[in-house]
Amino acid sequence: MKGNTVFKRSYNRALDLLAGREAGAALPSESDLAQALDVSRTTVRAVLAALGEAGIVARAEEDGGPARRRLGRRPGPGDYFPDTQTLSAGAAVERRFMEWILQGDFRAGQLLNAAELARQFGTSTTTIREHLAQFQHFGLLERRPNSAWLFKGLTPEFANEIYDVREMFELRATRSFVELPEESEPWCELLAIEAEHHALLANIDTEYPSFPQLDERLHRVIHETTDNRFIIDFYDIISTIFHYTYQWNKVDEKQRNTTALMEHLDYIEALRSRDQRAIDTRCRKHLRTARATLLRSIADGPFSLDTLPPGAAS
Amino acid sequence: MKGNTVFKRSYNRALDLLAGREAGAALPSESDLAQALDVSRTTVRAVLAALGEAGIVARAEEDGGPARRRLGRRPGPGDYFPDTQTLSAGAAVERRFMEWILQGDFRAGQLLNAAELARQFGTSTTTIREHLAQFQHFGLLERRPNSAWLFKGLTPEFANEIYDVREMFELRATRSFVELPEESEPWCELLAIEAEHHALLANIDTEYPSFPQLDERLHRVIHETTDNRFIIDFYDIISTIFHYTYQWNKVDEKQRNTTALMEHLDYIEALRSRDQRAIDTRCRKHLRTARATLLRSIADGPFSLDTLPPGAAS
DNA sequence: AATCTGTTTTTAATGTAAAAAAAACAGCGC
DNA sequence: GCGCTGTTTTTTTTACATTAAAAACAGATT
Repeated sequence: MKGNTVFKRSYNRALDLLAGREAGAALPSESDLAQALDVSRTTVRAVLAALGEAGIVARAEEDGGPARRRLGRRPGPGDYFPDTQTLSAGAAVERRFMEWILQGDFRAGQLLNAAELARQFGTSTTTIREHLAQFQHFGLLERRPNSAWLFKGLTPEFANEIYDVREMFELRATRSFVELPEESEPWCELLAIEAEHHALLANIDTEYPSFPQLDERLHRVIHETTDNRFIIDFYDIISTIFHYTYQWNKVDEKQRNTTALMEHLDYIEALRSRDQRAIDTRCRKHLRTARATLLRSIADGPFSLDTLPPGAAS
Repeated sequence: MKGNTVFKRSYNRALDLLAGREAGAALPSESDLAQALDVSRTTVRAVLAALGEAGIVARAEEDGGPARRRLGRRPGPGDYFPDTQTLSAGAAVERRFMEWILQGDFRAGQLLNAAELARQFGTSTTTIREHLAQFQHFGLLERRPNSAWLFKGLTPEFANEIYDVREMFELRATRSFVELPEESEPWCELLAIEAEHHALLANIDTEYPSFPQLDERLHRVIHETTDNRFIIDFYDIISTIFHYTYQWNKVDEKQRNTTALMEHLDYIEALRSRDQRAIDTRCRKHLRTARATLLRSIADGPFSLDTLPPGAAS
């Protein structure tokens, strides 16, 4: 009735924590583990019990005192739960739904029904309903009361609408960003991000796949200085959309990432100059490129799981 | 297991439709009624059956032919279901939740739990969960996974954040609005709205309570010209927030509405001049007033259901 | 007193079931 | 063939049940 994904995820993370220790070493207290794994002590106890079953932790029965736990054997790769089982039912629905969209399994204007999706995704209608509501927020679905859901499509209109708002919000965010003092936390983060840009460019041939994570950090640190929940929420939407499109659209990836890195450096330079005019120019230029990339992805879609050979783009 | 609010609402609306007819008149076909009431024929049939029970429609048993329905007696006020029963469980939760917020039953930072709310609101946790998610979208709630909901409060910060975004969006919307030709649908609507402003001002002493509906029409027609789902969605949030605050904050209502009407007329004049500079000035001025009104309401809160006597404001 | 573990109580996540509403199907009269 | 009503099938809405996880409680040891 309720999945135990929290348990499985915690179990795997506990194995990671224990991997570095010698056999026979005493374990941290339940409370400390709970804090380290970011779950309740109840879950920690379930994990420890399972680790006991697996022979990974043993209990030293000291007379009188509380039974301290010790590491029985080093955990191996076979001890882990498969990753597929560590996603909550809800998160799994989100992921699979996004995959279906990107692979073109739904057409724009198509009506989706919850019962059918529940069957296809192997969950209950309750879970489906709860999480389809999220995509309504994304502007990808529209709910028809007492009827089906309308898939509005990952269309060029969608890309343009999301980018029109993004541009307004990001330009506004630069205003609050440049007002912060040099020593403030976001500025330190900006400098760190800039350094990582140089490091990534130096090894672009092998490291280019780590660009998205850097992109996320840069734009997020800027957006978060607004302290405006609506702007930050909206960036969460953008972030999710990108997370998935980045994963599916592999065409020209290295070239695209290199261009974006250079534009980022120009943008960062403008921010450091605190010259509003320059900031607007560089920000707009970068967002224009990013918008074109998304539009291109959509036009080329449906996306493919296979990485196409270089030069295969239309 | 499922409320029959659609049935009750349709029943009441059917009574309205029938009220104007003579006893003995033939009824429209089931399909026509379904279309008129905007529900399925299944519901229409249930309504007709209930109307039959109540003696409001009678079936003329014509030999051979299909049994035509006729109006048995004119419906009276006692035939209606009470309005409280015509809201879907979900809509009822939204309404009650908003009432609780406005009356100060929740404090900012308070943790809410679904089970408790379900008990208080008299519904199931399923319904509560589904609809609390909406308020997350509003920025009023934050969901803690595997834990409670955090009420973030109808605070001055909330008002300022929502108005900062509103200002960006509405100014942007005026850009698309002024690009439309004079004969376009939104412009016709604008002229109609302007005329209604004058009409309302002429009878302000008695008509001022109908201002909110006019306010909604004006701002919505402007926002909708953007054709941007994110901007329009955001206006839906604003609209809901206002719908409830208008209902609860009755202090100085006539004066506030009069001021807003005058500002609207200035704003409309600027739009008609299509002078972007003037539009920005008037729009900003009006939104500044509206923001101050909301801030004042929040500062004075919790709101009261009683209309305070004139001059009782702090 | 603080910290640890064992136990009990609550609450959230999620599947299941039942009723209401929608949609599809079928026959009839014109 | 078209529109109408009667019937059957699907699907949505909503309550409820069950399990995982969190939180509160309680002794025991240092």
